[in-house]
Amino acid sequence: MENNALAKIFYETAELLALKNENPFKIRAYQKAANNIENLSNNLEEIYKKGGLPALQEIPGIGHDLSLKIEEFIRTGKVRSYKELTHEFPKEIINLINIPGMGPKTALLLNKKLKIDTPAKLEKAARHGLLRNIPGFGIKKEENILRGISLKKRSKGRFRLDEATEYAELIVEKLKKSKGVKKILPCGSLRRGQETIGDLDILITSTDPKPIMDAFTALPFVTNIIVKGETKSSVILKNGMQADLRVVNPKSFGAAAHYFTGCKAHNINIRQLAQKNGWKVSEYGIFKGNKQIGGTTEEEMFSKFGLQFIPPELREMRGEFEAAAKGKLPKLIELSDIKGDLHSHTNATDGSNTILEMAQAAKKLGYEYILISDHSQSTRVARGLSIKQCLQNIKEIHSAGKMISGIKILAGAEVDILPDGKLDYPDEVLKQFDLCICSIHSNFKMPKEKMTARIVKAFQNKYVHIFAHPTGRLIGEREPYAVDMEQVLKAAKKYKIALELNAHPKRLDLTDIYCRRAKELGVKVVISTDSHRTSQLSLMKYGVLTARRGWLEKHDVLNTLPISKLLLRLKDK
DNA sequence: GCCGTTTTCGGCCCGACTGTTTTCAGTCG
Repeated sequence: MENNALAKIFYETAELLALKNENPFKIRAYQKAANNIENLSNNLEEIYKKGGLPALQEIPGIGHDLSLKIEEFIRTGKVRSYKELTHEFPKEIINLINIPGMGPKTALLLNKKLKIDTPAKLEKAARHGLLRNIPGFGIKKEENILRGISLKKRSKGRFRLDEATEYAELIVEKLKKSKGVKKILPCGSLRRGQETIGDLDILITSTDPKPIMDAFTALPFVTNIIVKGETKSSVILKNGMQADLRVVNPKSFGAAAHYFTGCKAHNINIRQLAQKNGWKVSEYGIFKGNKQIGGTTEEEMFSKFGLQFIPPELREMRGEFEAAAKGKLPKLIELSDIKGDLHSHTNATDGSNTILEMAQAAKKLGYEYILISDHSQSTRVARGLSIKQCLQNIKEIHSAGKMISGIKILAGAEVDILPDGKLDYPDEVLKQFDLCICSIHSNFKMPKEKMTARIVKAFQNKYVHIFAHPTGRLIGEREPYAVDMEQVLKAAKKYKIALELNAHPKRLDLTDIYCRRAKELGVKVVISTDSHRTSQLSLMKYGVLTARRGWLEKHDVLNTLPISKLLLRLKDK
């Protein structure tokens, strides 16, 4: 049973309860529970098997009632109360709520008055001017709804971290020159390093917001202005992404940065802590009565509550408050800790650069080593190397090594795990590599048990050291293959295989949640870029962000080690 | 529906913006 399947049921329950005009706090309880379930690093079914209902109730936001629903879902695959709710409403009505500008109240009203229950019917009614006659509606609201529908149609949903980062940098570059801008900081899920970004949140401090708002909404790559107020504006960029700008007074910088970074549940928690102290927290600061007692710096947003500073990547309500209160937050890995890249391709297969060029680029980044790991023979699309070519390639890696100083070029390969779990080269070849990566490039559609067994079998080969992009997903393009990651992680521990966190922003595989589980189980991680050209070596930063989200520290990641220790660790079988 | 070193009942984050409201509801983050 997947945690996310149940999280989705709880999220939808919340939406349906909102349509019923239920107690808003009950609705929030469902949302909170769904959010916490999504963020769990282990499987609900395993938790239940081990500890039953009491174990489920130890999960924050899960009490008596919800634990019973989880139990029901584990046993039957269904939640009856949810099923019953869905029968009370037309099937597509949730799609109405998800149109920007529409909410449960509006959806329900339109359903009652005009029998609208699908986005298509809503669009038709709005085009025919039928909405403006309803009490509380007018021409503008009608136009807004039409705009929301077209926005929804054009929106590609979420954006990759690298694309969002590039736009954020562009906006910062353009706006930092505007008159009166003191500080400018991209916040939101981008700052938390989430793998995909819904919209950009940019924070600026200034005492004169108006001209900054004007400059923002007039940026050349802005296609629509959604709202434009005194201190807050929202626009659509030409790639379809929404960007929000907030301008606050410099004395509120810390509180605003904290607030706009989120996540939402994390913010609510800080505000509740404030209440307990008789204070109030908003994006403008920490207040005792009308007096601001903190929030000029972001550090104060934690120190005032007796907490360690919580880095943005940890602000996901995954136990960061408990750890910060005890002074037990991890000292997160940093980009500067990385001493080498352990996954790279050259023009021997599907890369663009030579061995030497890749090594020179890695040296420029200050690395001590780089592993050249071209594809093995079965990966024909990538022009994988035959045994003969592979042996030749090892020689060429060694001779390239003699032509450069200050960096060690390691000879390796990214060897396919064949459908039966055997490796794509015989042991006599494998043993000649300094380090060997294995990974899946074919037969993605195997049943879960077979795929898991395939991977675990490969781990038993003593010449294999690293398992690359462990779930095979491509963000927004390809789902992960069916695989029991808990078993894979445990096998990695048993056979001393390091799991790769592939830093390419379209992979980020391991995910943050699996990184954390790996750490809990004592499985070592390597962060590599899988570069196919020299410029991609700089994608390492996205891998490090994901590792930080997974609470990883320097000692959890093997390519923070100097070369001698690295080889000792990986070859210790 | 959850939660508790003030509480097992009575709370539950806080503010901006918009439209149509004559004092505020709905939506969003």
